[in-house]
Amino acid sequence: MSFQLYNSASRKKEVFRPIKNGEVGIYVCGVTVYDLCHIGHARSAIVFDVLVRYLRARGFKVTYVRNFTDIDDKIIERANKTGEDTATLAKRYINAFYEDMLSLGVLDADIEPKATEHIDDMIDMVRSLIEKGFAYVVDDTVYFSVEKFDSYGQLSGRQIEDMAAGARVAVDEKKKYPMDFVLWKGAKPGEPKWKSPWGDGRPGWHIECSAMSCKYLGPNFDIHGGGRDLLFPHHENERAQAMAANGVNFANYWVHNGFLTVEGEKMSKSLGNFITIRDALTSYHPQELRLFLLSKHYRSPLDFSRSAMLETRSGLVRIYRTLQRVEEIIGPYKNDTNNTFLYHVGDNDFKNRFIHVMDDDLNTAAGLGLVFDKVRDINRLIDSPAQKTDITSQLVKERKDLLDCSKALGLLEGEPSHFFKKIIKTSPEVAAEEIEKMIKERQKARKAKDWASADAIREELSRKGVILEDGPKGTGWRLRI
RNA sequence: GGCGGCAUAGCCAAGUGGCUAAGGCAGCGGUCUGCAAAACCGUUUUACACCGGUUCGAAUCCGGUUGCCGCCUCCA
Repeated sequence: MSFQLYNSASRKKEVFRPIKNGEVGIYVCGVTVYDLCHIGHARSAIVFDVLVRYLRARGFKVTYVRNFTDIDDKIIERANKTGEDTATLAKRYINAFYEDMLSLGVLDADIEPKATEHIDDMIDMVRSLIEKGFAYVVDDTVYFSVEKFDSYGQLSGRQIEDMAAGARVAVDEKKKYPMDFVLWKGAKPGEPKWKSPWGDGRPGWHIECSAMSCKYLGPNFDIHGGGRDLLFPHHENERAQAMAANGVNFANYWVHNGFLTVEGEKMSKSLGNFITIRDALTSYHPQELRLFLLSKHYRSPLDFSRSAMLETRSGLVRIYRTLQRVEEIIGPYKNDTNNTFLYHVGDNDFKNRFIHVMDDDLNTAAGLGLVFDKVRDINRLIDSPAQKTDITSQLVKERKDLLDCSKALGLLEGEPSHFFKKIIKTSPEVAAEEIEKMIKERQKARKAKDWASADAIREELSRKGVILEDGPKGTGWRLRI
């Protein structure tokens, strides 16, 4: 099977055919940098991170562009509150964004353009739209005329008449038609501004993505992504502008991720359930967050909750325990995988099954099902009565299969010991030497079959968060999770 | 009002016409263990919202009903 993607434009799954064979250009709407990113941003970032990782692993040469909106009304508003200028505020939150993405293991995009660095490109596009009759100037503001663009509404599947009828917002009286939107906005006194043929001002929100995507990927490119909410009006408007200006189709595939709710409710500041990425990471490991966010199909709504995160933790702990068992037998994993590890997989049954589900519109939930299957297989193998020497080479292969596929999901890249170290909340109240001493004492008692004393020692350690595990090679210990 | 989505076991979640409907979590029973832990095996009364239709055959397609949600305004 070849790679299939759900295209919001056609409302169907389609076989993915890139414009240039083997190459993919993808543009994803990034964040408006006026505040810290929340876990909804994390979902979007991780979904497209996995899309890019997967396409690369499948052998595509991917050019990934993700922008920063570093000038808009919200930024101006916030800067007025904090007393900073907009550029300083934006810079601060761009840095915070990078920190968050780094901790989540989200790879940088190849090109990360900022709106304020592409004002000239936007002005060019607006000028061209005016020349072609798709836009009109009223005072110092430029509007896009949706009635002039025939296929307006096609992307989001709406009729302009329906929308106009149901409009809930007071219409700007300068507009010729209620659905028209701003391409260039005149600056009020004290607002940040750039020079333009229509007076000092700033670009409208939608024009930046049209201008920057076309600049870096060409007027017609492969994939355009973003959150479900951006479909209308943002993407509809982006498409209209770009196609009107360039006269060719814009993005061929539109990919939108579903929304994240928190304990069943939409995240909003008024409800007070707005969870930033850094909030979440104080309670959960980044890998837990990633596993959770990938456990449901990317287009479906997903509910973030304490109980769901704890379930995720249990599953992830099992996976890492298994990796730790493997490591004890065959040593640490050395990643020597090439970049296109899901391209030529031959008769590797596991990878083929993984590709089969992931090729179907990036079915990460099904992919994770396979990961858990593999974990069970590996545990079975270790528990099997076969000699250790017999299973070594098999374990090497099984672990590589597991970690290769996980790599496409951005999971399990760290060492198990690091994971456990980070996830353990209950710090031991006793020093490691003390624990070792008590284990030796308990061993003596066990030899003498003094079970009462042995159990008492185990109980005492358990109260301090130390779990003992008796095995054939002696007694090991770990902290309770 | 307009447009769209979703409904699968105790919970989470794949599956879109046909073998025993993935996987995870939780519970229970068992193997192992002195007892545990971990792991493995088994199991959790009729799990596909309801009604009707198409079909030899539907969780899957079509129509309707109910419920939940999103977008239509800044929003990942």
